[in-house]
Amino acid sequence: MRPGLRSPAASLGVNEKGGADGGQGRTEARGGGGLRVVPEGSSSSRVIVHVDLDCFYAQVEMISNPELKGKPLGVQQKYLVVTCNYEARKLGVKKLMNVRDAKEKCPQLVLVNGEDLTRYREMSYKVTELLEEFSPVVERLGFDENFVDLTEMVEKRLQQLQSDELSALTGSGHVYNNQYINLHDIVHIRLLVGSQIAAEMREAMYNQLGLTGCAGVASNKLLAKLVSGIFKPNQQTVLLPESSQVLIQSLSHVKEMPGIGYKTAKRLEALGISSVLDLQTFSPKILEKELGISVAQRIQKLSFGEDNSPVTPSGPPQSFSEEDSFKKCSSEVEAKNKIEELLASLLNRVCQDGRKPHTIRLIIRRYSSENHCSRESRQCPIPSHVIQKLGTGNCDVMTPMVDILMKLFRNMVNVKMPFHLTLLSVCLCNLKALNTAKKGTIDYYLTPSLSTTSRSGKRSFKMKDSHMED
DNA sequence: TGGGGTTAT
DNA sequence: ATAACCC
Repeated sequence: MRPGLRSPAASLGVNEKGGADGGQGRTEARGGGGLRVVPEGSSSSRVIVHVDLDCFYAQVEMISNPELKGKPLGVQQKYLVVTCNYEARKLGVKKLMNVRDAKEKCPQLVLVNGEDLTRYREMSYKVTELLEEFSPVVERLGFDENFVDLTEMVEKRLQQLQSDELSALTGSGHVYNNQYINLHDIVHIRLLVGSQIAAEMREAMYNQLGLTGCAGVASNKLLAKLVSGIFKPNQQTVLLPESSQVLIQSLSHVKEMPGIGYKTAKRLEALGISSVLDLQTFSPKILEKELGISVAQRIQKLSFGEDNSPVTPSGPPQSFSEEDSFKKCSSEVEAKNKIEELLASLLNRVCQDGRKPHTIRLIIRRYSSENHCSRESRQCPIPSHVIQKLGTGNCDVMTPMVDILMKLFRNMVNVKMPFHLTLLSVCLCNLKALNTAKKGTIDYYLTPSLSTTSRSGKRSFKMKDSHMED
């Protein structure tokens, strides 16, 4: 059963060649309502979809353990319920709710620990890869959201369309603001075809991965993202341009605009700007002086629903990191143990990825009553002889890397003085495809992993543990 | 507030 | 190295 998923997309795909205009151009709306042919590429209007999985971590947990289905479920990290399924939401549990409060609100709440992100990360990339099959231009936003630029795909489908099929064209899912659809308007047509593709994407996600989610289709990322959240869960919505202003004006505060975060919202508040209309009508010059030209111009355009930022293909990750938060870490030995644990997991991940990190970073958070958000970091290059050992089996790569990390640690923390940390994080970044050693060069033949070593599958890096018996 | 990510300065 | 943004 799939509540909320709309009827399958009208079949558009496999028609004979030709299309309405013989493939030489596109039909475009004219004032009088008729269709005319315009040259390729004359329209700059894009079709973007934002795909947003429903309570992603909870869905992954319910797939792992189907007995959880139907019960109110929360995913716990430390003392927080970071997300929960809709059964739990009906009973008053909210995202990022304290475990105490959640249990009080909902005593039957089932909690699973979600501090290890491995399965979520893996499922997340399966979703992105599935979407990339539709069109390669997919941008990830967190683990549970993706943007896809459908412009080209829509164009291709329109070229396959017979002119008599145009009059019968239907979209899929909801139309925002219940707006009237004008089939003589090429922009409407393109967005409707986008909504059909969005429906196919959600269908594929469900059939192949067992995941449900929402989608929003619009002419840019901002609007696609805003409109995807209108009907939830497991539904989709298309925004036609005439309703853009209704959508953005429906936001009750500028902080709800993606791109305006906590800091900027505070600064806007200080200028007396709280509504979207306030931001639209505020003096651009003064805004530029207060926020800098870059932020000012960008967010003021956002307030009009304008967003020309491209969908940037995410590709493989730029960095791998693991972190752990805790009440208190106040000794070097304690820190070293935690750092070793973080690093061991990271080395397994980076080993499976195949690329090699050239930079390592250590991040800490110090205890403090105020400003609890701030972190400090130190980074350094990974020595080339260590890089080469990465992924090459039995060599102990832990020891040199832990040594580096502890040097970074002592650079940040004066271990001769009392300290109190609440978070440690290790990040491997500056990932490079291989060795950069080119074939035929001296380096190539001097690089053991390139010509001689056979690549075996996964190996795991064990933490050395003196208490462990063989 | 967790355990991640990204880009800009 | 930090600060801002996103989830």
